[in-house]
Amino acid sequence: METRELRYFVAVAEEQHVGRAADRLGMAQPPLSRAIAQLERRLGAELFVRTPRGMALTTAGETLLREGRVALAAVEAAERRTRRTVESADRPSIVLTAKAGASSELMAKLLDAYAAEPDAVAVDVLLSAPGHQAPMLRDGRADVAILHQPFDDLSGFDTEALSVEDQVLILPAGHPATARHSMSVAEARSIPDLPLPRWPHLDGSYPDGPGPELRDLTQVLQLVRLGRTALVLPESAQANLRDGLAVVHLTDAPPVTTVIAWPPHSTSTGVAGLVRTAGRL
Amino acid sequence: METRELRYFVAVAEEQHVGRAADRLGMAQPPLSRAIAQLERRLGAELFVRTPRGMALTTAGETLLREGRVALAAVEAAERRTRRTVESADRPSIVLTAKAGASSELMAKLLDAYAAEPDAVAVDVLLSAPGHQAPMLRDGRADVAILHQPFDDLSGFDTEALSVEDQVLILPAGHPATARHSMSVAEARSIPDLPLPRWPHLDGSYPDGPGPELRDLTQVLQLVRLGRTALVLPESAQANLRDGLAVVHLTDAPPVTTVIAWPPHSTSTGVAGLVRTAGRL
DNA sequence: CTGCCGCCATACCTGTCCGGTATCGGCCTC
DNA sequence: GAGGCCGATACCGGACAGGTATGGCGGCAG
Repeated sequence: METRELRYFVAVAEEQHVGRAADRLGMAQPPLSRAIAQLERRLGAELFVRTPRGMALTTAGETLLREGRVALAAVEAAERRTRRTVESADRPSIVLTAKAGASSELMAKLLDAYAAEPDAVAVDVLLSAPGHQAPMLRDGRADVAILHQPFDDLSGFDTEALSVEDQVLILPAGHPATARHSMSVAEARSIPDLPLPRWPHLDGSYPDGPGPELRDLTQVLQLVRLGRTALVLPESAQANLRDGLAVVHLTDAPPVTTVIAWPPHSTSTGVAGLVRTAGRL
Repeated sequence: METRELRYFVAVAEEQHVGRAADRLGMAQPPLSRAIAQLERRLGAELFVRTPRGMALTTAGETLLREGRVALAAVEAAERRTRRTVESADRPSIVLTAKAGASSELMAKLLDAYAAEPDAVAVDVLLSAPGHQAPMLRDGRADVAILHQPFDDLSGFDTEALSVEDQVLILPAGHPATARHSMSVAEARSIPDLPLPRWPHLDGSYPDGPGPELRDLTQVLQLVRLGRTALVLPESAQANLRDGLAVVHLTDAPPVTTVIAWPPHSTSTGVAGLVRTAGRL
């Protein structure tokens, strides 16, 4: 199986529509149809059922989508890491990716401590939306990542835990619910006039629901102050809060573990040094 | 990058010789030369230095070999698992791989216990040479594996430990060293008339050294009885020993952890059931 | 020092197959 | 029942993979 075929398949599987997938791939529809049919013949597997509305994945197709995505990421990682080996041959550097906005305190401490190491190399920090860090590590855009259990998928990485913290509910100051010292997540969800915001999926789309679409944390905090929404955050985020907000402890929210993660078999001394430094914090 | 290019590159990197690699790939030498040159151009990286003896990997080449192997295994896994999804659609089954010869007691217990489960599926057992289990899990030839720390590379798998045991030295009965109750690995290595056997690499070749080449465990045990070699084994292997052998405890050999491992994101209920059963043993 | 050998690169040709346009056939909708 | 949407088929041209023949270059033996 060639990566080209795999890319075609993933596009069709994601769009559930040959025409749109062809569009996305920058090619015409017929060759894509043919490529999919040929892939099915070669694999001896029906990957899609053709419906009047488009293409729906079969069980075999779901398997190929799941496994194919990690395979494609691995190929991309091989390519990118090879390129970077050349680019950074003279000036070694590593790419660290982390969630934009959060854990800035931890990051600052880590970067400072690492920069003081004798064999430190340059660290390029790549901040991005929540949930994008693990994919970046998987496809080679990053060399190390700060990830968060249980939100990120850590499978396939070597990791080292850095901290564990509980989550709290952020409310508008003066809201009746602030009278409570603690509550359950179910209770927090069902406060009638404060729907929790919706986080974007990896593709940028949002789930259905009443809450506001969360794009920028400070803007959402402003919405909280205005009494339009509430927010569940790790405790450490409290440090950055300004006036107009109240905090209620959550009894049954899962604790958040912050970890540093890197691809196995990494030979980078920079990555090793950064991990060692992180472990000493 | 296409998987074809990657396969070509890996062949050349392993053979360090374009002609032999072309041979292995069943093609002529010139197109392979050209494909490698083209790959280097597209990656913007010198992958090999051309020597009068053949091709030697550069640093970038080593990166691509390491990462490319796991990428190729992932692509193969995607293909194989998709095929198996179809084949075993009517009669679900899973492939369990384990080291031939060892842990037979554990395996028997596990398979018996699992077969007694209400939702058990058929288990095809795939016995193979030591060290081959992890690759089989990586490229989709197996769905679950019994692996051994620290010998197998567990990276990228989900695992659950089943047992931990120390290693012991197996000697010919009556050998002077049997007077000792325990010794270090270094001492065991330096018993003058008993060189330890050599284990094969993954490709079937053997490291240099004085000891006999280990192919079949029972044959090597015969060699031990004849006073020609000694052997380091996990304790549990003692159960299968016959007469003519003596056991000395090793003080500093690393303990061997037997684990059950499976690929992350596995959706197989059979794998889940087997893992659950193993955890209860 | 020279000729030969081993190894990779280049030149050139051929066939395959990828991708494009045009069009068909089925199904749902209005 | 007509039109629209969607995937499949037919057919064509060009790019490129792979084959054979040969060149270039360094090492080594005589």
